[in-house]
Amino acid sequence: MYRTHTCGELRLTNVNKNVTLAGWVQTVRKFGSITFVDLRDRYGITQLLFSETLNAELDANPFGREFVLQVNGTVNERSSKNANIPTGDIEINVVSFKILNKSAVPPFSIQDDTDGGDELRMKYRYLDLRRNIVKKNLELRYAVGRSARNYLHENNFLDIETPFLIKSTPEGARDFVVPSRMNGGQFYALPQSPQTFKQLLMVSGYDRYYQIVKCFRDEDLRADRQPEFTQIDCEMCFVEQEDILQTFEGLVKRIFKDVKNIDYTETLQRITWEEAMWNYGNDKPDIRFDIKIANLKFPLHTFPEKSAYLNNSPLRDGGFAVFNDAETVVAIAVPGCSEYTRKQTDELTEWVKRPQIGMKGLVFIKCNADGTFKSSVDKFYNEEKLKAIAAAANAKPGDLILILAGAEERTRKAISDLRMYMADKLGFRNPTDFKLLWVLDFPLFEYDEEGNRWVARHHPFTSPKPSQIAEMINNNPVIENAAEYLKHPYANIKANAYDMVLNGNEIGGGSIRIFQRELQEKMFAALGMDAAEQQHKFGFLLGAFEYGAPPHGGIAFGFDRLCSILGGSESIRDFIAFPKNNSGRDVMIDAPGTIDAKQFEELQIKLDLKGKNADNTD
RNA sequence: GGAUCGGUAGUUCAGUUGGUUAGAAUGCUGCCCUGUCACGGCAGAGGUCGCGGGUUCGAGUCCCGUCCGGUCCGCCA
Repeated sequence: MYRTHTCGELRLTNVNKNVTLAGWVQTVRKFGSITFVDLRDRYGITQLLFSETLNAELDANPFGREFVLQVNGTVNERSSKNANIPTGDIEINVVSFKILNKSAVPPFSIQDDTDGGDELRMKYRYLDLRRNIVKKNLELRYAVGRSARNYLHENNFLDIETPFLIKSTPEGARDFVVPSRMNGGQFYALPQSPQTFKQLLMVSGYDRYYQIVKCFRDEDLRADRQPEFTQIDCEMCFVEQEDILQTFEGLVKRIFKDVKNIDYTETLQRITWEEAMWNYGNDKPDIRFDIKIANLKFPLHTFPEKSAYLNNSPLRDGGFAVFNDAETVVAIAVPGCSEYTRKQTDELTEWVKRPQIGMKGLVFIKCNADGTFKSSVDKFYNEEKLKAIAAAANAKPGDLILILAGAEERTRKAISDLRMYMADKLGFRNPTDFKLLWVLDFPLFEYDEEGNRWVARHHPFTSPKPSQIAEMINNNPVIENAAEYLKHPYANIKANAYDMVLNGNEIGGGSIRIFQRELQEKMFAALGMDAAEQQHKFGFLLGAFEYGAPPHGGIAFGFDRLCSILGGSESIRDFIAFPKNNSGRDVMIDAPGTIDAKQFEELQIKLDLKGKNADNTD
C-alpha cells in the first residue's frame, strides 16, 4: 500500500497514529541536524520532520523539489503551529522514507504565485497543473459540469452523444477538416456544434436532449476563445421561447447555488436586442453598473421607434460642426469624474483614438458640484444647452459626460467600449458580483456587404417570430439596392432567438428552430442557396422535416467561459487542462505538426504549400 | 488580414544620451545552523542580450527584416 492517508487530512485527532504518506516534495528546509519537508498531493500539504537519526540516510538518498516521496512515521503535535494550512497543527515524525521517483529541478516554482510566465507554464503544463490555483479552477469546472448534469437529469434530459466526424457546411465559422483515407479526396468536418444532430433527435422524439460536448471552430483566437471548446448543448420539443427561458434560467441558478452557494433568486431581467443596442451599444451588456447611453443623435432607420428622442435632442440648432455632420452622437455620464484633470481627459481622448476604437476625438462636459458646467465645446453650447445634454445623459453634479460622434455602427461600438473601460477604471466590474440578463428578439438576418446578401445572424435553423413568417415567405430576399438594404423587409424580421448574458459576456444562446420544410427552404434560399445546394448540404434535415418534425428549440452554453467567469478570470485557458495558445498551438506537445510521406500517400493527398509555409514538410 | 506590446542568467525583471568586465531578486551548488514553514548566514557557478542583416571607431541599446509569445480589431452562423 502506497499510502494510508492523503497529505490534506491529518489533524490533531490523529496524533500518535502511524501513517504512510506519498506525494511530491514542495520544499526542503534543512535546519542543522533536523530537516523539515513539505509533502504535497492533490489534497494538501503535510509537514514532515526528519530528525537527526535519519541524517545518514538523508545524505545517502538526497532529494529536492518535486521528488516523489513515500514516508512512514507518527503523527505528532507541532511545537510551533502553522495557522495557514489545515494540517498546520501536526507533522509526521518520519521513521522511514523511500524515494519513489526523482525529479529534475522544475523550470518554475510550483506555487500559487509562481515565477513562471505563461509560455513556460504552457510548455510544462503538467507541472503547472500541480499548482493549487490551477487545480482549484479544474475543480470548479468539474463542479459546474456536475451541477448542470444533475439539474438536466432531474428535468428528464437525456445525454446522447453525437458524432465528431461529420460534413462541412460552409455557413458560419470555418470548419476544421479531416481527410478520409477510405474515401480518397473526401473530407470530414469537425462539428462547430451538434446543431443538426440535436434537431434530428427531436424529430426522433427524444424530447429533452443535452450533451456537454466539444465543438470546433477554425477561427482566430482570443483570451476567451479556443479552437476546441466545450458547450452545454441542449434541445427540447414542444416548447416555446418562454419554456426555454424558464428551464435554463433554472439551470444557471442551480449552478450558482451548487458551485458558488449564491441564491440567485431574482428573475432574470429581459431586454430586447434593440433596447440593448440603444442603451448600451452592445448586444451583451454588463448591467452590474447603471450607466446608459444618451442617444443625442442617430439615424432614424436603425431605431425607427425612437423619433421622439431625435426631435427633442439638445443638439438641435447647435453650432458644432462635428456634431452636426455626424450620423450618430452618443454620450455617457461617468459618476464622480467631474474633477478629471487635463491629463486624464487627454488620456481618454488618446484611448478612443486608438485604431481599435477609431474615434477622431472625445468631447467632455464636466458637471461641477455647484451645478455649473465646463466643457470642451463651451463656445458652441451655452449653459442651457449643456444642462439639457446633462439631463439627456441622466448626469448628476460630479459626473463627467463623455460624448462620441461619428458613423452609427462604429460610434455605438466605441461608446460601448468606453463605457466598459470607464467601469473597469472605476471598479464597477467586481468579478465576485454576478448579474444575469436575457437579450431577446435578435434580428434574424444580417446584411453582408461583401456578398451583398443576407446571412443568418444566429444560424440558418433559427425561426422568425411567428407573426413574421408570412412576411418572410412572401417576400423576395434579393437586395436590389445595396445602399438601402435596411429598407428591405428582411432587415426588420426578428428571430425567435435569445442570449443569456453574464457580466457582459455571452454565456449562452439559442433559438426556437424552424421545423417546417417550406420555411426552412425559404431560409436557405434567403441565404443564397439554390434547391440543388440545399439538397446537397441539408437534404437529410429537409427530409427529416417531412416525417413529423415537432416544434422544438434549444440553447447552448459556453462551458469554458461560464467556468472562467464564475472563477473570476478573464482568460478561459486556466479552466482548460490542456489549452492552446493564440496561434492554435499546443506548445507542450508541439501540435499541430507535420505528418510523414506514408500518411499522405494513404490519404492520396499531395502538399502544395505556398509562401512562408512552403518548407514546412518533413 | 491588420494594430500594438514584449523577447537580456534556470526563472521574473532592470539596463540612462550608443562607450570599460551586462546587473538585481529568486532558483541552483557547496559549507554552517535543533522548530522552520517566503527559515536564516557565508561562498560559488550560471549570459550566442530570440535570429539574420545594416548604421557606427564601438550596438543589449539605433535602423531593416524575420521568428516566437501576449493583448486587441477584422473574423468567431
